[in-house]
Amino acid sequence: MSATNTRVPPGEGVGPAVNPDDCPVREVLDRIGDKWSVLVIVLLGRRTHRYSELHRTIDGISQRMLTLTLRALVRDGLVERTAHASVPPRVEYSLTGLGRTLLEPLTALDRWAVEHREDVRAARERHDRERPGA
Amino acid sequence: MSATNTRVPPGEGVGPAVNPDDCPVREVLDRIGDKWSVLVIVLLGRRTHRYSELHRTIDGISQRMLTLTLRALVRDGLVERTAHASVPPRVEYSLTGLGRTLLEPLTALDRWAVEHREDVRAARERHDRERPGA
DNA sequence: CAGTATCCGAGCGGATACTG
DNA sequence: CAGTATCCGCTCGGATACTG
Repeated sequence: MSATNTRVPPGEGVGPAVNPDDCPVREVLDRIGDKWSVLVIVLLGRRTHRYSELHRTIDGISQRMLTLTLRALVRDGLVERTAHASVPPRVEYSLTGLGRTLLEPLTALDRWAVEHREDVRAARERHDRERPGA
Repeated sequence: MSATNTRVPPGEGVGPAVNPDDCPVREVLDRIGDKWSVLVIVLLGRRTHRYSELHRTIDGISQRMLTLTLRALVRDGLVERTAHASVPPRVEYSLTGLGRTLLEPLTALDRWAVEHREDVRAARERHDRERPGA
């Protein structure tokens, strides 16, 4: 992993300078590292959802944030919006091909999280015990 | 991928409710999804760095943010701080075993980013062309 | 060198009310 | 049903100055 400007064989090099604006990983995180995007992607990875389904299923999301999140994902080509002209309106969201490819690295991260969440919790607790003050 | 409270075989289930506070992936993102953590992890993944090295290498980071980022990573057990008592002081940061395990899923995400950044850029451009207004 | 302390502006996201 | 519009607090992070 490396910034584009300093692509180096892993483990090598002294690395000149790393820029957050030109680093692939950080670029993804800027898009899906927010509070809601991943949740939306995960749900759409299971199946197509209607707007109201997402709103009901994602606990605590506001209409505003759901709309903004979906808009950003659609804009980035990860999610597809399909409006069925009917009364009442019916709008469905699903992952695009591109969006589905993201599921794999996301799953890898999820596995890590599941496997190591307890380690992190323990490390944190130990740390806080040793440094009582804030 | 799924929220802990609704762990479901991928692609299955109607999924009751997904909570951002109880979802492994989001938990990781809450820790390393910020502006600087990944950059630090990546650099420490290459080799041990001194504080000043990180400060020089990571373009644009402030002392404040470098310190806060390192503190959080140490607290979570991903990074180890070693202070050599000498004058002038010499403090080295390196990944812990736990921190190194994170490198793998991060690399997966990096690969995705490199492989698809152009797709995203194109999708975005097309989208903006079709919807001229903000 | 390796931090800490303080101040402050920008924007992320919640709450609420309204609409095609 | 599927959104918009508006207001607003709070946190993230930058700038600057100071210290063991």
